[in-house]
Amino acid sequence: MPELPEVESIRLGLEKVLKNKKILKVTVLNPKLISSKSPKRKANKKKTEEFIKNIQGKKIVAFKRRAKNLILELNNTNNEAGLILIHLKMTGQLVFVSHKNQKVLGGHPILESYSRDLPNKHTQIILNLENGNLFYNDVRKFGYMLYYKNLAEVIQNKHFEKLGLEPFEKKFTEKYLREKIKTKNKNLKQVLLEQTIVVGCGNIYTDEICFAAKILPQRICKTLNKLEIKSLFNNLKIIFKKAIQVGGSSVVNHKLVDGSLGNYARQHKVYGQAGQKCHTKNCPRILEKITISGRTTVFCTNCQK
DNA sequence: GTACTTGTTGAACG
DNA sequence: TCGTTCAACAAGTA
Repeated sequence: MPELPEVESIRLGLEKVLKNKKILKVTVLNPKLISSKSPKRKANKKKTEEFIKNIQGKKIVAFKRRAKNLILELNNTNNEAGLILIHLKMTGQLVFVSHKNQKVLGGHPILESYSRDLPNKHTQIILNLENGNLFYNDVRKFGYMLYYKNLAEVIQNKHFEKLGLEPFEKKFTEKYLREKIKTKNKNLKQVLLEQTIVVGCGNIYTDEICFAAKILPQRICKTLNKLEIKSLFNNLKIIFKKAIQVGGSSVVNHKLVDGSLGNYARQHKVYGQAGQKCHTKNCPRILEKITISGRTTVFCTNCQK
């Protein structure tokens, strides 16, 4: 499940091979993914034609990220700009295969579809570039690849507009987090998942960050004291930073793959470990599981308060 | 066969 | 008009 570190790793891995490359041809195998963000979206022939017309022939001039969204900035010789907004949701995967048959991939770690010939049954969209082909694969087809004229058009989307700060931007400070959090009458997990204060936390990293910060995810935000918020702030940054470093190896050159991919190597301390003994040294407690905001939540009642 | 999983959207509420 | 809650989307895995 790509959360911020995975998405950033994809960006880092693909930026080099995609930048300043022209999109020669676009193949939309699943028109739903380019039609809209809505879960109930329908395939639309006209939209597909427009999508192709709008990006074919343009050059990728920048590859950026905002929260868990990837943004390919485009331009052409007539100076007509545009951008492609990509969200991988739970199971999206981007794979670039160069003309020399070198692979760079990132996103959902499915070994099978990674190693299988491309395109395969999970391939939804293909961009043929000057130096190779970019495949968008998505098992559950929740993701999207949308064309926009400019960033202002993207921001018109209410949810996008309400996105909080990036964890690594300068404006994201301990004081900012404290000011925002101390008024919230909701539990910490819910608030982190909302993306409205700080972006990037999904179900997995939220539990990991709460564990590292020694705070129970069900705690009501306004009951957190200064020291706890400091711990939350520090650990959020530490965990994302570490994960990006490790996640960097999830974007691999195919020639280096020895069967064990880096993105599996993520060291989860609580996620998916309910019922097991807490990983903290000398802690005898068994990790507990509850549901918060409809999502599985795992924690240690001894290590987290 | 059935339950469970995921991030975001938008409908439905108060 | 606003905030909040929750089903929906799809398909693989246990």
